[in-house]
Amino acid sequence: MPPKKISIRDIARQLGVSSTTVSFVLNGKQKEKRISDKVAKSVTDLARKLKYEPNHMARGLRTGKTKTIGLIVEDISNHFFAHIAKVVERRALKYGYRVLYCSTEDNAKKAKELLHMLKYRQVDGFIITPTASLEKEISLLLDEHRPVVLIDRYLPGLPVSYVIADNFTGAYQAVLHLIGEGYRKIGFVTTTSSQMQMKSRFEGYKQALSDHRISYEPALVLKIPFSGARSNAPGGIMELLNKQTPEALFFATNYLGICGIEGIKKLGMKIPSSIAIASFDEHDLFRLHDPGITCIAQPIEEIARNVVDILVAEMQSEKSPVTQMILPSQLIIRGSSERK
Amino acid sequence: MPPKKISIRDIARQLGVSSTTVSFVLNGKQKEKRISDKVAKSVTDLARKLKYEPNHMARGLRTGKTKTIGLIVEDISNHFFAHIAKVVERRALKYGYRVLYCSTEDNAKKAKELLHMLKYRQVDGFIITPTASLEKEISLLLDEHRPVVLIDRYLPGLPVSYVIADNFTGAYQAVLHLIGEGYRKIGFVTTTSSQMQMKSRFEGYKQALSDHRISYEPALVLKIPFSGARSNAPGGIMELLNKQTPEALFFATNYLGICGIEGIKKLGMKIPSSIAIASFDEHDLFRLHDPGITCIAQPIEEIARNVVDILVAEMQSEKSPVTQMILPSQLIIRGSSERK
DNA sequence: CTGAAAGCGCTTACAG
DNA sequence: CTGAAAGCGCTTACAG
Repeated sequence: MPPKKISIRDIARQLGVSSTTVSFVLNGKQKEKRISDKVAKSVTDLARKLKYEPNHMARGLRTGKTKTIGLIVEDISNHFFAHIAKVVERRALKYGYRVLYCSTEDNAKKAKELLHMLKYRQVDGFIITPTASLEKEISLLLDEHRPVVLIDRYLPGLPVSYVIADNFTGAYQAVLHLIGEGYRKIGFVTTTSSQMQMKSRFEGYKQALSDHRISYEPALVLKIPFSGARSNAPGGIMELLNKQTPEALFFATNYLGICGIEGIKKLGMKIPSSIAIASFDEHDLFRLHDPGITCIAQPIEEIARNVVDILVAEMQSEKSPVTQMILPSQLIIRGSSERK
Repeated sequence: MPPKKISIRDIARQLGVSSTTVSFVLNGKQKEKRISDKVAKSVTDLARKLKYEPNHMARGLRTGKTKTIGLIVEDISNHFFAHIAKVVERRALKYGYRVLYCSTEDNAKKAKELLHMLKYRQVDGFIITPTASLEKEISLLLDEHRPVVLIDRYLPGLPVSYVIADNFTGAYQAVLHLIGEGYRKIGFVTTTSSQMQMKSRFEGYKQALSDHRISYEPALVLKIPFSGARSNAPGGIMELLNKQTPEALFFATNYLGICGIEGIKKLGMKIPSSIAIASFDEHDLFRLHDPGITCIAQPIEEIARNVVDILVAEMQSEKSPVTQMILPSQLIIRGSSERK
């Protein structure tokens, strides 16, 4: 007995009016279509009484709209993206949109499949954390005039909206802070990916060094692939520490920072006395670790709110203006970077 | 120029056959409907060439199926639920289902709205982390023969499938371990909610005490509301520590454990020398904190895999057998509970 | 102020 | 072995 679904026709028949009229009233077009108050009231009353629910599929088929946003993140189980997702969901709901989430795991093939899936599902708009080599697919979306906003990183050269944190300045500030504490031999742990957010963080690191006449040492930079990072990174970091004996390390993402702490712990080294550290992103671990971990906190709420607002604006207007927004990150100084 | 969508009729016309035939072939019913190989091949070839994509809405309208699962968690930004979501998504995809996530924030009103929303969206099945007083709505789903599987907690008395961790035994083991280390004045920090998973953990705590002739002290139990926990819990825990001076604390969830560490830190107390602790759930912070935090790890992968398998089975069979599964948790002993 | 009718793109019982 | 036709539940241009 799957629900005795009430349709517009049921209401129309019971009231002796046409389904057109019912549809108009139920869609708030009473004024516009000049339906009499009396008829309108009888329709809304009966609809309420019968607990009428529009059929989403039928409406979608007819209008081509699904009132659904596709959100493609890198990894929903990562603190940063999980928070983004939560705020996006809440914000989208305000505009009457639902969110279909998925994770790329930083895998271009998976990203393409997800994009395809979301198109097939006919989402009205896309929020995408792009992987590498996704330019063609994104261009295609733009050609088709589908609303798209990128998040966390952008694809240089593509005329597409995005909302990101100021990765360059964030990294620059963190490294500047380490230099200010007196460290000079500063290592950088990042991913193998050449995505923009990573590039900018890398540039910020190098710029801070060069602004203080510290020569850039490629041997102090460790690049770790996303896939398998959780298991491989701690070992790689241990090796870096042993071979290069840096005084301080800056980690380009929260999970790299977490892996770094793990590696440092395994070596029995002390933070900050034997190695000072700082990381991109905020995390409970960074906040409550002893000592606290200095970090660059991204404005998660602000990013998520803006990304939804921009997307909704694009979905509502015909011509989509391109909005590119870079939000400031915040340096949070804690014990892990103190000069002892 | 939103995509020049190819429909079944386009293919049929170009080939001079009926859309019926095209539909049969594309749905793999060639044999069953005895379509000639020649026709079938021409259809599949042309469909590929034109990059035919079925219209999801039209199919859904016709069949009443959306190939979508609704997943209602408590809080997608919580480590436990974020991981569950990730595994559920991956597993569901194997069966050709997409997942629509949402968070209740442990708010019954929001949960009801979400349920309503998902029904309206016509998801084919539901995975639900129920809030309090959701019995009526869940019963209704069952009456309508909608596939439902609960997760993390169940609703006593309702004939509905669920997959949960063995909360009682998990808590029992943790407290037993604390007792084994020589602690006797053991506090318990839980939520105000009377949901089953919390009840079971509470029972496990009490049982372990009573099995060792330690009298249960209500003053050692602190109950914190979910909403605002992040800001209120640390203070409450500090008060408990100051007033009752327990030797050890057991936290009923990961976020309570995290708040506990924060409170302990603020008081300048040392773990485990001034207060020993253990917590339900695993977390990066627990793993890498110094000392490590003893915890009860739930079998997240297993829970998520089973919940999808059970739901898919229910969606595929007419009569839904009720499957209730309780999976063992694992005690991970770390420095935070050591007797010094 | 209101209605008859077409059509969105599928699936499927029925007929031959 | 294949097709004509109905219908899922809406929305909307058109007509009056």
